[in-house]
Amino acid sequence: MKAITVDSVVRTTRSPRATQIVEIARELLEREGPGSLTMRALAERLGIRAPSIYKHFRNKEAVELALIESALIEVGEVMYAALAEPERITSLLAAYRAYGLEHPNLYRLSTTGALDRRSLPKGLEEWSGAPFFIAAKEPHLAQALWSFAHGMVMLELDQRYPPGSELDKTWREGIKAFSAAVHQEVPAHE
Amino acid sequence: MKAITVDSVVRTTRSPRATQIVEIARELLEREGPGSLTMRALAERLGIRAPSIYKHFRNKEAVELALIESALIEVGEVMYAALAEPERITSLLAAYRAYGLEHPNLYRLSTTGALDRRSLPKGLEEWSGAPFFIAAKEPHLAQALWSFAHGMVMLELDQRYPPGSELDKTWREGIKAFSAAVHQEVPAHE
DNA sequence: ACAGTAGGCTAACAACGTTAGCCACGCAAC
DNA sequence: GTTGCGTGGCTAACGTTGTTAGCCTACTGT
Repeated sequence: MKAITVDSVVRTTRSPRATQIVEIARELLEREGPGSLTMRALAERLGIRAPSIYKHFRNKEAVELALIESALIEVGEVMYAALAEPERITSLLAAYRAYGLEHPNLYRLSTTGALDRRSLPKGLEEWSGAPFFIAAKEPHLAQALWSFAHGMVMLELDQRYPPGSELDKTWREGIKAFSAAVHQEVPAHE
Repeated sequence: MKAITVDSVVRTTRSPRATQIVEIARELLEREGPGSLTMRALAERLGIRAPSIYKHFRNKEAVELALIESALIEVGEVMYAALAEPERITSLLAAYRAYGLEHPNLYRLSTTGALDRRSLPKGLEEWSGAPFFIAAKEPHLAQALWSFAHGMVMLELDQRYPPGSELDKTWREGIKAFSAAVHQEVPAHE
């Protein structure tokens, strides 16, 4: 859960060269898509050869894990910021959606497939997801809310909704349903 | 929307050999995972060489599309069946979840990444998703419900929930929220 | 002065999807 | 009956991918 301050998040420390590799990898992924994030293409942008990257990262997965780490930090940041506004759930999901749509390839990389938790900074994943628990108050409802948001973003990114769908309305309906559930969950104040 | 009868769905007609290829491909995918569904491995199980597969399918994507087609039909079937029971939304999502968990690799293949709609039987995708619209009554709420279910299944398959999460409860909370929304949507009967 | 490490390199490997080009069989038409 | 052609197999090969082995150079600490 940790404090809300962004700087409380532990970032992996990396050498200047390794940091640069991650930066370029991110540009490559975001601008050209996952199919273009190859060790050779990455090396070329760095002015070196592919095998040299292995002096800095164990393998490609390790580079991707560094990208995931930065995504978790960033999405956490925007979500904690959203919690400061009124209509918590609405602004939280708006921030989540916006991040996903602005960084489609990074979002997909970060949220699909198995994740090697042991290789992530301890507590990062938990910190990043905590805003849902803060907003929903009840843990299971929080996970359900996250699942809804994730499903929405993924299906929107993959263009799986019927053409012409009014997704703003879909988000609104989901938010309405969850907001009502949250209010019912805690019958007291707010 | 179409009729509820399963046989109203149009299946792509295929030669016996092509049908067999799809069958073996499915076994390979489901049993060994997506990384093992290679043209060479597929060919080996068929007793032929990889290039020969291209006499039956344009490329690997076409084989995968055939798998997606069968998945859409099957998940549609179990969902229409679920609609016949009381507690529509509960049984619908239970059926959806069960299908996803029983066919993790097929589910992932079918629901992630871009989908070439033009190459699918016309109306299949719509038919397959219609149960959500029937259950939720309001189209946007239906899409939200589907998104929730999809997000839940994906995150469960990818083991993205914190270890020890009680996912049954999470499903229940989501279902509760959406059920209430559906009842509020149509203030009249049921 | 010397050793060790950091960080580059080339060559190469296995596996992948895919294409080109060849060949054998079976069937229909003349 | 021979001809012709489509069907469905084959081998060889290409380009791309992640990755490893092994070498070399330059800087740094003792």
